[in-house]
Amino acid sequence: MSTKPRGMDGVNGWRELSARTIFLHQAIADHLGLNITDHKCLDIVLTHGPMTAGRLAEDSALTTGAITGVVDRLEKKGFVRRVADPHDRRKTMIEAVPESLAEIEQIFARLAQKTAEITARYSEVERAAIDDFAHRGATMIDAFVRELRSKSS
Amino acid sequence: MSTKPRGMDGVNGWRELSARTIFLHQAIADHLGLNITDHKCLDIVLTHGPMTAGRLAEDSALTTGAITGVVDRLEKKGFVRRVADPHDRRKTMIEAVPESLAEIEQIFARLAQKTAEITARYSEVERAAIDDFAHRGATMIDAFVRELRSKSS
DNA sequence: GAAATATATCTTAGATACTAAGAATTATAC
DNA sequence: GTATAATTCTTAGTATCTAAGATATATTTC
Repeated sequence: MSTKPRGMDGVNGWRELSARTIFLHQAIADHLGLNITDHKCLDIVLTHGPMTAGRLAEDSALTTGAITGVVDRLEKKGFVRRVADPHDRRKTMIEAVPESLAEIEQIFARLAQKTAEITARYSEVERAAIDDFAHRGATMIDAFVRELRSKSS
Repeated sequence: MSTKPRGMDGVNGWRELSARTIFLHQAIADHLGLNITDHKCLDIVLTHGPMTAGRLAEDSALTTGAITGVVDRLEKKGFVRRVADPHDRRKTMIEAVPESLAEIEQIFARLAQKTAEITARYSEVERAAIDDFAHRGATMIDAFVRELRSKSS
């Protein structure tokens, strides 16, 4: 007997949603003309705000050498820029270029709108539960990822 | 002024959760000794059940040439096997090797358990809303991804 | 049923992006 | 001021992707 399709076991819809999320990020990256790594790094910079190249390397789990390439490409396309840190000239701060973000913002705005259309179906209490679940889920995954990494061979 | 951190705009927790999901998949892949592409493809095979190499190429948005490499590596590591389709000998069915999946199943079981711990906090009605949101969200993302791809340059 | 066309996967060549190690620059400690 | 540390970049080697075409099998047409 071959493996049964999963997806409906355990906690039902979440696994399905999480699989689609992967494809969504891929599709957004394609649409912006970025590879998946560069898009992930841009997303980290957008979420975190200006940060050093080294911090970006840590957060993305890439080497600093790889980050040099990532930032080169993102800078060439105008999404981020390098800014020298005046207090420590070894450091390079990476920051998003606001003028370049219109297309990304538009994508996320449309996503937010479509999500809002879905949540409009629910009561106040239900919406709060969904939001709470997302927060707790994010925290749980954070811990889980750290656990996985610590046990890594 | 630089770009504000996002994450709390629109529909609050979901964007946060979705960002962590990306890291989770990366961490699981690392833990299994797979690259992210191979892990994604394995996940597709597990979710979908046995499928042809060509179908896997479509679903993963890779070329058939890339899939040859993916399946070679997954097969070498014992996660999947190629089985000739008796009805059409051009086709190669890719199927998971059940005996190899203990570690993956364990990871997902632990994730499911931790998710269950979270959902235990909620009422029946709230749980239903969370589940419903996940399903509708998955469907919405599906449509969104197709829309993005169709508008691609 | 033979030839032409279509389909499915694999192979190859070239491009891209990663890691690991170390170089170059700047900061900190003694 | 010299030694050590920290930060980013560079380089060499490797892995994996795409695009194009080769190979094998199936289907259609005559």
